[in-house]
Amino acid sequence: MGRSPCCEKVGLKKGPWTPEEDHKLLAYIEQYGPGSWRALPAQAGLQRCGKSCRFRWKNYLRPDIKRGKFGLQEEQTIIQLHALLGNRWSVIAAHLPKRTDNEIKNHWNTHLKKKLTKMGIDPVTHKQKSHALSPNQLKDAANLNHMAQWEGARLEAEARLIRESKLQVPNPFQTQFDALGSAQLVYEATTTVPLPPLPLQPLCLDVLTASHGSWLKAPKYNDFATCTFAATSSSLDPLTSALDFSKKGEACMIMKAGADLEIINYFQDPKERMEIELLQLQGLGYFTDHDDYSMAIGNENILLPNFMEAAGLGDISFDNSNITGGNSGIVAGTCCGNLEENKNYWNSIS
DNA sequence: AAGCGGTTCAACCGCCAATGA
DNA sequence: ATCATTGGCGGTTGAACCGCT
Repeated sequence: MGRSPCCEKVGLKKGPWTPEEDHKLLAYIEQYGPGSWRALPAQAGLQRCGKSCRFRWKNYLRPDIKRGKFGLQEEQTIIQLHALLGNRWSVIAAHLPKRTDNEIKNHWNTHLKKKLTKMGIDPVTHKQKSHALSPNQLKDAANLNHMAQWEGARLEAEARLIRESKLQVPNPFQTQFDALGSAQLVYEATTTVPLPPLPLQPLCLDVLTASHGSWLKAPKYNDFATCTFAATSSSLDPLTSALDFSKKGEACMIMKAGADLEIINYFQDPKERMEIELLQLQGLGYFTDHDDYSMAIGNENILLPNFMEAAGLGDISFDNSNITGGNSGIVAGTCCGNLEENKNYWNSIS
C-alpha cells in the first residue's frame, strides 16, 4: 500500500543536518551548482535523500536567504497575499525577497493565523467573524471576493503563459478606442505580433494592492507604475495595508470605466494577454505605460489621458506633490472623498 | 529543580505536474 | 501517446525549546 519512496532510503540519514553535512553540500553546490538532486548526494558524499539535500539547500543554505524575524511590512504582505491566494506559499514567497515558502508557511501557522483570529478575523476566509458587519464591511467583503475571482483567473492565465512561453504567440488583439466616450474597448483578432519573452522574475500579484489602494503619491497620467498604494478601508485590519512597487515601465493597470471607478487589477507584467481576453469579455478599459505592449496590442490611443477622461476621471487633479488621487480600492467608489481620512488612517498604522 | 504543556520550526512525506525518452 | 523520472509544492510531524507552576 502507499507509494514507493522517492528514492532508495536504506542506509540514508534523516533528521537534522550536521554542520559537516552542510559543508559537504555547500562545497559541492559551490563547485558544480545544484544539478540533479537525485545524483547529488552520492557525488557529494552525503548519506541523504536527494529531496532532503534540495530542501536543505533551498531553505537554509542558499546564500540569498534572509533569516530572523518577519517585519511588519512582510507580515502585511503575507496576509494580503494569503487573502487572495490561500495557502500558495511558493507564490507568496515569490513576493517576499529572501524568504522561503517553508518559512512563510511556518510563520503563518504559528503567528499570523493566531493574530488574525485574535482580531476576530477568520484566517481562512479573511472575513470578520459573523457578528456585526457594517454595510461598508459587507461591501468590502463582496468586493474582495470579486478581486479573488479575478486573481484566480489571472493565475490560470499565468500558468498558461508559462506553458506557452517558449513559443512565439500571435497576439490576437487589436484595440480600438470608443470615441463616443463609453470607455469601452473593442478588441479584434486581426493582428499577429510576437510577444516579448516572459520576464525571469516572478510575476507580481499586485491586484491586492490595487484592491486596497488609494493614491499616496499621485501619478502622472503616463506614470502609473510609479504609484504607491496604501490601505483605505477602515474595516480592514491594519496589517492588510500596503505594498510598494516602483518599477516604472513594467506595469499596467486595468480599470473599470463608468460612473464609478474600480481598479480591478494591476500587473507588473503587462504581457499577460489572457487577462486582456477577460477584459474583452467584461467590456473593461485598459491602459499601460509599457511601450512594447502598447504597440503589440496595436493602438496607443488607449493610453491616458483620453481613457481617463472618457472614464469620467478628467477632473481628478494628479499633481505630484501630495495625495490628490481618488478613493479607489475594493470599494468601487467615487473619484474623490475621504482622502484626509485615508491619509490619517495610514499614518496611524505605519 | 523538575515536570508538564504549549510553541516553534526544521525536516519529512505524499502528491502532482512537467519533462524527456 | 505513453510511461518513468524528477522537481516542486503544501500538509504534517516531532524534537527542541520555552515558560509556567
